[in-house]
Amino acid sequence: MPIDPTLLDDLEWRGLIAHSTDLDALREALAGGSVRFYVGFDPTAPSLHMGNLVQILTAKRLQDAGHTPYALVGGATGMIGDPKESGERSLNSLDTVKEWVERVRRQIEPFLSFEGENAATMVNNYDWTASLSTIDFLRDVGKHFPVNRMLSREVVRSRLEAGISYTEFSYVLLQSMDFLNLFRDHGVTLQFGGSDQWGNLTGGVELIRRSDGGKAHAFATPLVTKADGTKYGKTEGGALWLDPEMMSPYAFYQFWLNVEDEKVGELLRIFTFLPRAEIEELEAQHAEKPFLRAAQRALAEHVTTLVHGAEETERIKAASAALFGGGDLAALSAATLGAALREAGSTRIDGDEEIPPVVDLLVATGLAKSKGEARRTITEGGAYLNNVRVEDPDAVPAADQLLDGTWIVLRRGKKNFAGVEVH
RNA sequence: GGCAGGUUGCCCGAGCGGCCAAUGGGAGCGGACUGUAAAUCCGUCGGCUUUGCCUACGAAGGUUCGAAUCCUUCACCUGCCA
Repeated sequence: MPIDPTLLDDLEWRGLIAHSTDLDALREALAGGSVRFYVGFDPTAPSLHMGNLVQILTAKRLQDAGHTPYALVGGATGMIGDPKESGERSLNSLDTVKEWVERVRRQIEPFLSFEGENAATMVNNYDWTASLSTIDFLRDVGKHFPVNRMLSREVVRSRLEAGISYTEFSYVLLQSMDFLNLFRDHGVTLQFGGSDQWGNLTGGVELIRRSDGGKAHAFATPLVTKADGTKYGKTEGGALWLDPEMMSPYAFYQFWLNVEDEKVGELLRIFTFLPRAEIEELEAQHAEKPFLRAAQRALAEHVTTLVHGAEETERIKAASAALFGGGDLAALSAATLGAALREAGSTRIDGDEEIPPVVDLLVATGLAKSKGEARRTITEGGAYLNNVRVEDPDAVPAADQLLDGTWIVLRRGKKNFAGVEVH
């Protein structure tokens, strides 16, 4: 596989390098042949999310340019948990971590190629950490970590007041040891990760230098935030999961479609493989006619295709067009309507019974968390049945309101749709 | 181990015997305006069989006609001293 010499320039243009060790040295190394690199994923949840996707796609970019990936799942580091500013993590059980390791592994695999000269390798740091003795750990690894330096790290400093356990404080040693092991056993000389990992990345580079006198590189990708600096998905309804069980592909697509104008260019560069010229063209179009949201549409389509596949994306686009088309829902064919609602999320109810009140349907479809909330939504004028506002909190759908004799389209607010299928 | 302070709804944070499902801010949700955007404004924001009832202010007891508010014990957190 030939090496793509433009890789680093492309990464820089995409804004994917927020921090790095000596960039010129890295450029030289990348030009010199297939560089073995690694990126780690800790199993802190049953699914990876948008932040991890940046790493996965960056790994793919490197592999596509001829370099050799080692994707690491943190069976060991996931048992410990890296320190975060908000406070101490609660430890997960070994069984939980093992299960999540498997799930994370399966999520990463489709993005990388495990064939050819620069085939990817999956590794688990549990393999070389579990059997390590405390004495060896303290002598061989701990000796290279000055506590005064560790204390000066931003995350650690921020925790000194509220408190930080020795467990989390030690995390950086484990991750650094991973890099050293991969360096020794596999010739891995590059690690990258999120910018919040910068301390852990440089920890590994230093350990390799101090312990083996070796030369290794690291860079950090930027933290993707909203225009106001807050994290995506942090506040509204949880993280943006890649697992379709945890976040429906439809909701995933809708998220990207609704991205703020200010961010769409940045996100296109980070999350799509569209070439530079195409992205710049989209940005120009968007600047001129933002209301068409061509850039958001491209973004949503590309990212959803990457994560959930082209077929699913087509179904979602059709569903979105049907639901947001603004046309008469009754004019849609039964097949189109049913398909759209199944994408958006639908609930079946038994048609032998009477149709339940709208309030109950809002709860049953998940549009409202409780009957109180459902009732409130109606009072506030935010509930719609077949795109007609529901005025009465006690409203009950009539039999003749079933579209094609089967479907009820419920909407909460401007863009939350759900179907009810009456059987 | 000693002393002091703290633990309130998703988060921060008031309340310090009845008028408290609990001020205020943030987040969320709905409406208006738009472009399924941002900003702004308005409303809303524990649950239910909803003019009332139930559950809630770290946990368990107690005082009282009545407690988030007072007392006791326990748990946890923070600071100072050992």
